[in-house]
Amino acid sequence: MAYLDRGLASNGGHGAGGAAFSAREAVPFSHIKTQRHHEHTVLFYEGDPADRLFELEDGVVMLYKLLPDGRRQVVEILNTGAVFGVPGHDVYDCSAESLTPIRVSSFDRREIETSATLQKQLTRCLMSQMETLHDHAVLLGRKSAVERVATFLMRLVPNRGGVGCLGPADGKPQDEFNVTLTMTRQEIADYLGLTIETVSRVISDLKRRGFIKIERQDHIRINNVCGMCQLTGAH
Amino acid sequence: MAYLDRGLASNGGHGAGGAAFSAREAVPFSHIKTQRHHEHTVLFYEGDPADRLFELEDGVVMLYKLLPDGRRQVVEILNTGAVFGVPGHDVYDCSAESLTPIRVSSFDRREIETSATLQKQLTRCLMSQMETLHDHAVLLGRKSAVERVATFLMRLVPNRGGVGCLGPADGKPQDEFNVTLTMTRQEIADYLGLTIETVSRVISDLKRRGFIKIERQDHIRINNVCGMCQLTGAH
DNA sequence: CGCCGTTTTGACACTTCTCAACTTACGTGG
DNA sequence: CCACGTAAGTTGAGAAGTGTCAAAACGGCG
Repeated sequence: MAYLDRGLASNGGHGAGGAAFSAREAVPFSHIKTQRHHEHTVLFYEGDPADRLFELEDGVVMLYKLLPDGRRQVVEILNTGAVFGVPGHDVYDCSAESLTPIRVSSFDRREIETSATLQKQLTRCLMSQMETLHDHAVLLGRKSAVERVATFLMRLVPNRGGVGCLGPADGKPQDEFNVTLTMTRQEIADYLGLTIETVSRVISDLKRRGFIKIERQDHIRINNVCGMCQLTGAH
Repeated sequence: MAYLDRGLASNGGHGAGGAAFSAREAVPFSHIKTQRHHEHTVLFYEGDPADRLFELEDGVVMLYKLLPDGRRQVVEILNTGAVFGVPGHDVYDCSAESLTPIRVSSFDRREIETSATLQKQLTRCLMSQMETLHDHAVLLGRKSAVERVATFLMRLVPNRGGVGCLGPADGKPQDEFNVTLTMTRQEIADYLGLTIETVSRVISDLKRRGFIKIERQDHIRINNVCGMCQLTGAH
């Protein structure tokens, strides 16, 4: 939802079940497959031949890259509606792994050339992902550890933290919110360009200062949404 | 050239003068403008209405984002053939500024919808930019200051440092190379997520260790391309 | 209940940033 | 053509933030 819907004229949410490409014209001999996977399933590895393009119909997927010495950077977190496995050249430039149980459909990459509808949807999706990547470059290049974690948590609050964050002065519609993490501390660290210890320390610190409450490891209540927003560095 | 050509079947370089979209069908009433600008001209600011899409026909452009307190992150460096001003939603998500004298053409954003050729070219360009952004996320999130600067310099060496770097074991085709910088130290720092002082210190250090020679501020000779490649962290 | 993987905490090291001073490069005008 | 002024770049010393390594605490599951 997050990606494909952005920039679209509002069409009342996500339509029938999240498969944004499902309404396209029938393509003879198109090899469209829909698959289900458990969490922590690797869909493809960086360097694999990039013959198929994926659309995430449900669940969360992360894309990551590795340096030869083992350092990892998670480059994107994808939600329902996102397209991935996009072939910049002939091999995938990063690995894809599910963070939750997922449902994905996949196409032969050549279908991009043939289907105008597919093309159009793909373009729209890529444009949104590009913006997300720009934001993330700011996070990685210029934000402190606290700002990174606060930004990460705020992105999980609807209408806050993302591209279209409304800012602090929207009449405090809700001042607390529960977020559910689909990522481990290590995955969060690799996404935010930090170590697991730093992520843990920042979360403990936010807890100590009363901004959040850890209901469970993967279940955090934000007590002060507006206050947290101030910590992101974006306001 | 760098962006649009990647992933294309080799068609012998860049064709007629770099205008990748110039061969598209004629569009009635399309408002295509070609403009020239000096270096350090701002083409648009983050937050401006995103009504036009640009193609860089010649020169270098940087895209950057600012945080409210003035911290800047340069998110992309664009070369001939790149498309920018891509509308993820209704306003530009970053500012665009020329680093050299440039020639750009611009379109009404609605033409994306109408022209299939434009659409196709745009998709290809976005896919390449996406890969570059992924690489840059690794740089910003996981690389040391030396690795960042080495990576930056290596990207200026043809066939090295970029997505398709051949690695160190390709029979030392050239062990030295001259690169010309189009960016100031401050711009490099803001691109690499460092301070100007750190960039300066790293460059001085590389000089001291014999990897490079500073011919002029904006003209660096890499004495040991393979050695420099090792410093990037990618090998 | 006990084990194992994940997370948290602590102490310390190291890289990068900050602030300041100094040097170099470049353009203008005498 | 040289002197000067300003902007850009370099260098230094110390501070701050984050990383590293190690150990303890926690939580889920057999």
